[in-house]
Amino acid sequence: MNHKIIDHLQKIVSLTQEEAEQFAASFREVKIKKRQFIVQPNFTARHRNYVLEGAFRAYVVADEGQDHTISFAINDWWITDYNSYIYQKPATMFVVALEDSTISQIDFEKEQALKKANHKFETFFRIVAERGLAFHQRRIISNLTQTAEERYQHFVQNYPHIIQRVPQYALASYLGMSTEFLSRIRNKKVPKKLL
Amino acid sequence: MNHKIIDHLQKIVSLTQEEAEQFAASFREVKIKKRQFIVQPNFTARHRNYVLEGAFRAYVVADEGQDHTISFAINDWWITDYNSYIYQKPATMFVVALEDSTISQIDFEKEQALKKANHKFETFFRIVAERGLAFHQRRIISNLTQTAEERYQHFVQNYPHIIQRVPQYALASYLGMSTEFLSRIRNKKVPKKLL
DNA sequence: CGAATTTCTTGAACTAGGTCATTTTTAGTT
DNA sequence: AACTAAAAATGACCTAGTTCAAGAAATTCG
Repeated sequence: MNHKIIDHLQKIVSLTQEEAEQFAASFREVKIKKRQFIVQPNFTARHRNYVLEGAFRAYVVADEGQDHTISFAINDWWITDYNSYIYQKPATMFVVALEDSTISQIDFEKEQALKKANHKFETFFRIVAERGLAFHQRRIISNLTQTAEERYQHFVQNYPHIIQRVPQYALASYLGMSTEFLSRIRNKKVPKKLL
Repeated sequence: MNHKIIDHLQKIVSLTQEEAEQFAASFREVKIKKRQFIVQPNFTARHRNYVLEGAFRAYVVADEGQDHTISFAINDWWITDYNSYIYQKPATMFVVALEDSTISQIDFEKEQALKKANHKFETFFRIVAERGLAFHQRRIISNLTQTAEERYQHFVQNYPHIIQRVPQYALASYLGMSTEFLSRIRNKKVPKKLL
């Protein structure tokens, strides 16, 4: 039961059989339908969610109404509104299923209990946070240094499997450009200057 | 000795006298002159640095030569190239002192040893990483949803003390705009349309 | 299957912010 | 105090990416 999340855990820290079971027992498997929300603004995000199967998108809606994708998560990634989850304060993001999905979720209190109970679980969550931090820092660098087209090409190189599964408008807003502009990048393969 | 870093630590986890001393003993106080680098591209960042007094800037230099500020750190903040430090691979960033400064640094191996030795230290670094992650996520949201002027105003509101201490070109590149544009935002207080 | 809804594409006009070049101001250095 | 170097300001022009509008494809679902 819950073997995927245990595989993930074991790749980071090595555990006894009991420990693995204790960890898995704190999670609950939930099926989520396409277009269903698992996090919504003004409600506190009570879970950390591990995607077993499916795809999700986290986004915020700006004052003017356009939405901006903050992150994607497909199989074997974590997703939630971290500012809401770690500080247990109201969320500002939506997290929605892009496909019918299955997730494994732990709630905040149980996670705290796990970390308190066993040094290894603490280590696990520390490493997950550090990697997330490093990932976000790379993204900030990319946003600051690259053009829209470069960011897109970079994404294609690094996450070809995600491209197949997310709508283009969501990808465009993740990359910080308009849907129309991404469409042009993808289609207009003839450089303007060649005419 | 090293009381500032212990104060910081004690705000996050509570420790015995011995534990506090053990933690502090892994750090070394170093004086850094203005314009001196503590991290450079192609060298692996071997330390996590806590700023006791002074100011630093982390930045990357893009292909075309302009530099982009990734983060600032003044008193009581941490700074390093996290992608380099946590994975112990060559850095892509520079970290330079903006003033004559004093830092308290721990090296990678000692940090690993601390985390291994005591659950509380592991908890401390986990919390530091989580907060950093949440901070970066807020910055990504700000970059995606706000205009240059809004980002500047937001920064003024949240970090007025930092503004005083960093050069304007560094702030501009942190906020993702050109020096000239930030200069215009600051000075041209008369809206264009009023003429 | 066929209608309805979403998503994607394309053109044309527009603008936020960038680039370049020059000058002014500020801060270091001897 | 004078000299130098670095940082900030300002004007003129430019462009990457946006916005708006409307049609074409692709999905969804009864």
